[in-house]
Amino acid sequence: MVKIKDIAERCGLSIASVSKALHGESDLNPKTAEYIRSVAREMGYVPNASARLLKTKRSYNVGVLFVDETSSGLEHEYFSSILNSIKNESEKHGYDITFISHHFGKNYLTFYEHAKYRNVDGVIIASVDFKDPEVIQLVESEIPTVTIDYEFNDVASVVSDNVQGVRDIVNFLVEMGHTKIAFITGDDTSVTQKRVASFYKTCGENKISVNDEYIKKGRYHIPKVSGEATRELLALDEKPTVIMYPDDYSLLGGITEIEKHGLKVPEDISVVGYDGIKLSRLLRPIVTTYVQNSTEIGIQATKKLIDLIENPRTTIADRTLVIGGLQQGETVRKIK
Amino acid sequence: MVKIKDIAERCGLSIASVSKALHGESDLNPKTAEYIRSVAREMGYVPNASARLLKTKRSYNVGVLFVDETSSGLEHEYFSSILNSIKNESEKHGYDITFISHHFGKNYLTFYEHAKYRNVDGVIIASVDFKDPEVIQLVESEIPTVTIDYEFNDVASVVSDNVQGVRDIVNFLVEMGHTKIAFITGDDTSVTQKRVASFYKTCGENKISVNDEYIKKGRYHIPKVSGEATRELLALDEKPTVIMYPDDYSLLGGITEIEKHGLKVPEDISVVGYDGIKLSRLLRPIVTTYVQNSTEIGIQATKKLIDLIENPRTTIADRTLVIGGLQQGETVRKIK
DNA sequence: CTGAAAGCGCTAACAT
DNA sequence: ATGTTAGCGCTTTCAG
Repeated sequence: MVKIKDIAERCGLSIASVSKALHGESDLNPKTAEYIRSVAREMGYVPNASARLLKTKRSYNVGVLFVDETSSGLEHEYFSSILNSIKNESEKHGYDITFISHHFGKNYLTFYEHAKYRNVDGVIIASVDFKDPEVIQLVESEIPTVTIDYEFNDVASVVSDNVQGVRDIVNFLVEMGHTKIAFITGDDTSVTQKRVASFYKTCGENKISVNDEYIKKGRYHIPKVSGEATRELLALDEKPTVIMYPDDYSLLGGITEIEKHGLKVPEDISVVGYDGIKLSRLLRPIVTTYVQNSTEIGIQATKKLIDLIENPRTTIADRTLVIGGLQQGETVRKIK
Repeated sequence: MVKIKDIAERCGLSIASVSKALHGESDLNPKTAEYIRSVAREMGYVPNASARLLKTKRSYNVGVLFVDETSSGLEHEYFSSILNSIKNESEKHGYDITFISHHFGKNYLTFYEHAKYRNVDGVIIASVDFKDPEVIQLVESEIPTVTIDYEFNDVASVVSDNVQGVRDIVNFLVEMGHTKIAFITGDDTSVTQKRVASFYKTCGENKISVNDEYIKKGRYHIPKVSGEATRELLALDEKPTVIMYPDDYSLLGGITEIEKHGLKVPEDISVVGYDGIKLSRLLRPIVTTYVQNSTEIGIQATKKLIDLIENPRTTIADRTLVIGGLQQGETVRKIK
C-alpha cells in the first residue's frame, strides 16, 4: 500500500507538502504541487479514509437504518427505491453508505452504538419501529438524523404526503361516482393514522357518511391479510363499490380474493392501491394507485442530512413534504 | 467520546490492560478484567472501528459492487433480494457492507481504488458488466472477491444454475405437449449464453428441432422490449404455442402484448417467466416460472467471501452452484 | 499479571 | 514555500 510517506520520499519532500499538494492547498508552489500529484498518480496512491477520519472526525459515511421484523425491508419496492436514491445521491456528494443494524460481531451494539462504532457522519432512518427505544436513543443523540415518513420534534424529516395521497384517491373515487368506499388500512403507524384521518376528512368534505364496517385493519405488504379483509367486505349485506388497499401488493391479494368470488375488476367492484410500484403499470388492467415519489424522497433526505452535517449552524431540522400523484389506471369503474 | 484512555484513567490502570480486558485476553487477572469491563459498560464505551483498522488492517467491512447502466440495480427484485441476504449474513458475522462505486468525491476513483479507500476486507460483485476493465482490475487485485452469476478463472463465484433452470422449463413444456417453443432471451451476457445453450441442448434431447425464428433477442427487465419480440412472434405464420421470457417482468410485457391481440393466456398461448419474483405468486393466473434461490445465493456468496478473508490459506476459490426450482403455475396450458 | 511505548496513515498547527 | 511534529484511538510486542 502506497502512502503519503512513500510519495514524500520519492519526491524528496516532506509529508506535509505532499498532503498539501493532494489537497490543493494554496501555500505551495504550483509546480511542486503538480509534480507531487503526478508522482502520486504514477505510484497509484489512494488515500486511506480511516486514517483521515481518525484525524478529522469526518467519515463521509452516511448511516442508513432500514429494518423490519422480517429482515426483508429491502425487498419492498418503495423502500428499495428510496435506498437506491439515497445511494446515488450520497455518492454524488462523496459519501458512502453504511447500514446501521444490531451489529452482532462480538457483542451486541445498539443502533446508536453501531453508528458510533462506524463513525457515520449522520443517519437516515426509514421503515423502522419509531417507538423503539433504540431508535429514539439514536435520534436524540448528537448524530445528525433525518427520518423518512415519520416526524419527531426537532428532527429533520422527509415525508410522503399521505394526507394528500388519500385525499386525491377519495376525490377521484367520488368523481367516478363512488360513495360506498371501503378502506383496508396498514399496520398501526403514524402513516396509517394520517391516511385514515385524511380518509374521514375527505369523505366528510364530500358529504359521504363513512360506514364503519367499511374500515378494516390490515397489514402492509401482506396480500393474504388484505385478502381476508376483502372477503369480509364482500360478505357484507351492502357491499362497497370500491376497496382501497394499503399498498399495491396488498391490492393483488384483494383481487385474487375478489376473483375467487367470481367477481371481476373493475366491472363488479373497483380497487385502488398505494405506492405505484413499477408493476402497477405493467398489469392489465393498469392499477389505479397513488404513486409515491420514492426517488425524490431519497434525494431530499440525503440532501437534508448532508446539509445538516456540513452546515449544522445554518441548517434547520424541518419537515420536507414530498408529494406524489394519482395514477388513474383502469381498476376503478365509473358508476352511473 | 469515551475512549480506552478514559477507562484506563478511571480504573487507575494502563490502556494496555484495558485493551486486553476488552478483548478477553487470558493474561490478565479475571477480577481486574471484569472490573474494567464493568467500568467500560458504565461509561458507554464503544470501540472505534477506524482506529482499530489502522492498526489491524481489518475493517470488517464487505464491499458490494452492484451497478447497472440505469443506476437502478437495487430495484430489481432478484438483486435486492440477494443484497438483503448478503446484508443479513454479513451482519451475522460481524461485518458491515459498503457499496463500491465510482466514488465522485473530490476525484474519481475506480472500483478498486474505492475498495482500497474504504479498506474493505473483500468484495462481492454482482450485476455488473464483467467485461469492464475496472471490474477486471478489482478481481485481479489482492482483495478477496466473489462474483455472482459470472465466473472468472481462479475467482470464487456463486452462480444460479441457469442450465438446469432452462432444462427444467423446457422439459416441463414438453411434458405439457409443447413443441413449438419460442424463447425471448436477455442481454448478451454469460448467463444468457448458458440459457440459450441449455435451450438448444434440451430441445435436442427431446427431439425438438428449434425453429430459429422462435429465438428472439430481448433485454432483461424491459417489458417493452419483450412486448415487441412477442408481437413479432405472434406475426409468424406458424405461431409458437408457448413463449419463454428472460424474466418475470418481461413476461408481463409479453402478456400485455398478447392480450392486445385478443388472445388469452394460457388458453390461446402459454408463457413462462424466470426468477420467481414474489409477484409471480400473487398474480392470477399464477406465473409459470423458474424460481431462483436468491437468498441462498446471497448467503453462499457471503460465507465464501468471509471464508476467503479469514482463512485465505485453506479456502479455495471455487464455484458454488445454487439451484432453484420450477414453479409450475398456471400460465402453461396442457396441449392435447 | 500489568505497563510502556511504538506506530498504523493522515492532518494541521506551528515553525523555519 | 516547505518542513517538523504532535496527535487521532487503538493494538501489540516487549519489559518489568
